[in-house]
Amino acid sequence: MTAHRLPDKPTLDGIEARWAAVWAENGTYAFDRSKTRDQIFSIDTPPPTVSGSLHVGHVFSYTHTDCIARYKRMRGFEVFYPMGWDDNGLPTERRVQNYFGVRCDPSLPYDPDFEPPSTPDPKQQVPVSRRNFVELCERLTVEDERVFEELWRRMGLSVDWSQTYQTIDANARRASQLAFLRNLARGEAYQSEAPTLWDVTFRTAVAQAELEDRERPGAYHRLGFATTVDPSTKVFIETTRPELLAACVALVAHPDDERYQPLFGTTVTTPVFGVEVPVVAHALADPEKGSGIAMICTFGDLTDVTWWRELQLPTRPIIGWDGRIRPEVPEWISTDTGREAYASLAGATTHTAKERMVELLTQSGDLVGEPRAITHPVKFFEKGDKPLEIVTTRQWYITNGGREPGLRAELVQRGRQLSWHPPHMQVRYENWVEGLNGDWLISRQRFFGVPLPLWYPLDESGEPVYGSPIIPAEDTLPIDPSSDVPPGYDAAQRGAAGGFIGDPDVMDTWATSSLTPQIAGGWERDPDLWQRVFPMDLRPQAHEIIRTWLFSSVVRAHLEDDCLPWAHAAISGWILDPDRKKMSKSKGNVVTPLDLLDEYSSDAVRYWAASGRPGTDTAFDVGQMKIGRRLAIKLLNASKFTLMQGATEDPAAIIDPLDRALLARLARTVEQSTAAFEDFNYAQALALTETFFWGFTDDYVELVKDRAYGGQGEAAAASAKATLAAALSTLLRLFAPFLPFTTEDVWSWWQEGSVHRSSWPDAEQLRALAGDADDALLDDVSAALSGVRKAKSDAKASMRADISVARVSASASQVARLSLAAGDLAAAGRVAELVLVESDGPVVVEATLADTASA
RNA sequence: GGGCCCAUAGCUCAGUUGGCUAGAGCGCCUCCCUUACAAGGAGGAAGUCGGCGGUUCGAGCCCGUCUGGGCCCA
Repeated sequence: MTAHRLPDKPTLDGIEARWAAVWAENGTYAFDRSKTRDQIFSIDTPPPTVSGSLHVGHVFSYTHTDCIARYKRMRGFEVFYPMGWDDNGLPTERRVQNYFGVRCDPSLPYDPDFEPPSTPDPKQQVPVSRRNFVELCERLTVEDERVFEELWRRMGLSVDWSQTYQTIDANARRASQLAFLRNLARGEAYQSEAPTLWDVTFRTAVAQAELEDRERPGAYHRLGFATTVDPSTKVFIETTRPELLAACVALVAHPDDERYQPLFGTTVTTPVFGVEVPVVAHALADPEKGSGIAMICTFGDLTDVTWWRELQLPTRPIIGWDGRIRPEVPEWISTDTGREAYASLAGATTHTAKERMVELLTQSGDLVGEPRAITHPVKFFEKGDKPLEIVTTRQWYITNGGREPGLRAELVQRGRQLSWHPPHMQVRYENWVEGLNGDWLISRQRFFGVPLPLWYPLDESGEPVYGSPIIPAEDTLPIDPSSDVPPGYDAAQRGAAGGFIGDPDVMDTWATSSLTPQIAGGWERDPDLWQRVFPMDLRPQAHEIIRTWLFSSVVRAHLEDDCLPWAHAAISGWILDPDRKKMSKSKGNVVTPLDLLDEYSSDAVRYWAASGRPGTDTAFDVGQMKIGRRLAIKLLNASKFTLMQGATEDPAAIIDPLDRALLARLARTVEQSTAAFEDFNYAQALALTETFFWGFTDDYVELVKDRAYGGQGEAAAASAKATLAAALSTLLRLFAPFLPFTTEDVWSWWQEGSVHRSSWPDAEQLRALAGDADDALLDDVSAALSGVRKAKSDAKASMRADISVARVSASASQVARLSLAAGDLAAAGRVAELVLVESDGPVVVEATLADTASA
């Protein structure tokens, strides 16, 4: 009966290291690729940024995914659960630069023997080729990945660690380039010379998804434009950007605005520069804003771009890629004073140019009154700290529905086909897709990243022929056009007239991240794996990147495979600090997870994480971790006690009504917990199991203690022992997704194999054991036992104190049920004489304590 | 300005398709050193369910509106 391997003193200490090692050795979470698509549950894991540091937010959301992975595994699915490392992009680029004291210069050739300086000087960065830079990146991220992996293992993520990938490695570069070439071949990727949002600090184009508005102070400047018909009559506009006056191509007012209708079709002259521009009408001009008439410049903001495009206005750019006023005086300014004025602005930053322009306008008398200070939203690159400019450049785009209603409708439809958890997150997707106002700009003027896999022929004068890019063969990918030579050319022709030149740009990091299902799933690399895991089942991620990661992934799968990349999207919330602010490094309120794991144990921290409902922001709360720790310790002790009582699996022995009532209740718990998990609501599944568990230890185990020891005969004891075994086995499996270490530890005391490869509890089986038992009996007995305890507590007596007589009054049906468990109740309460009386009310207990003389 | 989410005990949160007296844990108070567990156990106090109005036999839940937070997008 005690064949169990029970520890003397169960403990959580060292439990993580012990089981992490066993799982690794036994390949407990290894993916068995012999399974077919319908037997597999595949997860598109969010790759964490390796150069970033880990915080509890990671622990939080990755735990959610792991709980689901573990549940699905126990449901018999083979879980494909790879882990990626995001080492592509600006954070890694900066880290590599600072760490090694180098910078990427794609024009340099690869140096196979390169070694970074032994004492890096951030001010004297050594230029290296892109390939060398990527190698250094890989060298550095190996260390980051090791730290991450260690933490994930420690936390018990049931990831198959042989299935890892990076977003800058050769496989990811190849997939990104291949997908791009496929887009290109189908006409979904195209290049365009167009006004582009431009960050002057990073000197790169920025996509719509990377924008953010920030409130900035500004000022309306009221300027007078002389009408051509009558130069003594002036039209007054109000602008926040007087420095762009030289780039003015028209004035615009609303077509219905009676104040300006007479001017439509006429021209006016710009102050200071004396350039003649037309007055035009467009519905986007807001009669309420400023004076109701505005100047259109190329380009001050996105509305200027719309006007310029729809009204077919000329392009008169004056801002260069460095964010400064272009040095050469433009040809459209013909007056001497105008040219002189421009020359005084040339080379100035927009800030300085604005000051000088105001002086010029003041001198000429065209500035009316004092500038009127306002606060208005200004567009920024989310990682930048200077306002974006709009410059005209040649860029690559991928269609995403932003310019094509048909495709947009299809993508909205994809969003509706996706199963969202929680459902309201779908709205965010739909709002984003419907608000797109352009295609996806994927080229970036950075050095580190996945290069666009293209070269351009150079004509006889050495100018690139962008219209006929040279495309590499698919089997040569990945390539770096800055060092690889296109087919039919030799290296000496690089940059020479009649030769070729590589596209200098890299792709947006989302152009790679949008392909994580493809990268991890073996798209065009391992067709056998691919057909077993794609489309994937689950994409877990946070809500703020629905517009980026989720949307761009949907775009790629839709264009490439005409399907959704996954069936379900589980959106996790954020971690808030106790003041309900989002945790972030800049706020200095970040908590390091390792200390928490040390202090409370992994299962305890997982418990806290799993208590946060899907999609709900959750306060960081060590209190919840303490509860988790208490739960885990309780599970160890209760399990030990249960097994000490001789828990034995013997379904046929279960005959006692209380035992059957317990199993009936447990069957219901299993049913509800399963339903919750099927709805990705791990938090509810945990709460249900936890509630059952506390009732089990506090009441049921106490009630059957005497019976299990044989106080009521052999058969009654056997029934209790069999029930304890069935309940414990079920409970361990219900808890396994949340408390993988504790449950595995207990499982090993009396079962073979891993609890994590055991089957999820079956409610029907339990119900069969319960027969027709009414689980209301549990509530009645608990209420009665509570009453007995209260009597002792009120008398300030020990719970071991004897009761001479307890009179329990309850309704007829309750009395009928209570009589079925009277023996257990009397024993657990140490009641000498138990009297059941019928009444109308709820269960009421009057108990008389025995003489305490003997105590 | 548009959209979405949230507001329940001092704190953190549950609360199914509306249905008896609104729940849990923490904290608090009282008691119990009991042979699974003192990093424990038993018992107890504690809420005008943000305000107002409506639908209904009945509203924490549905509708409207207001207030206060948060997020996404213009």
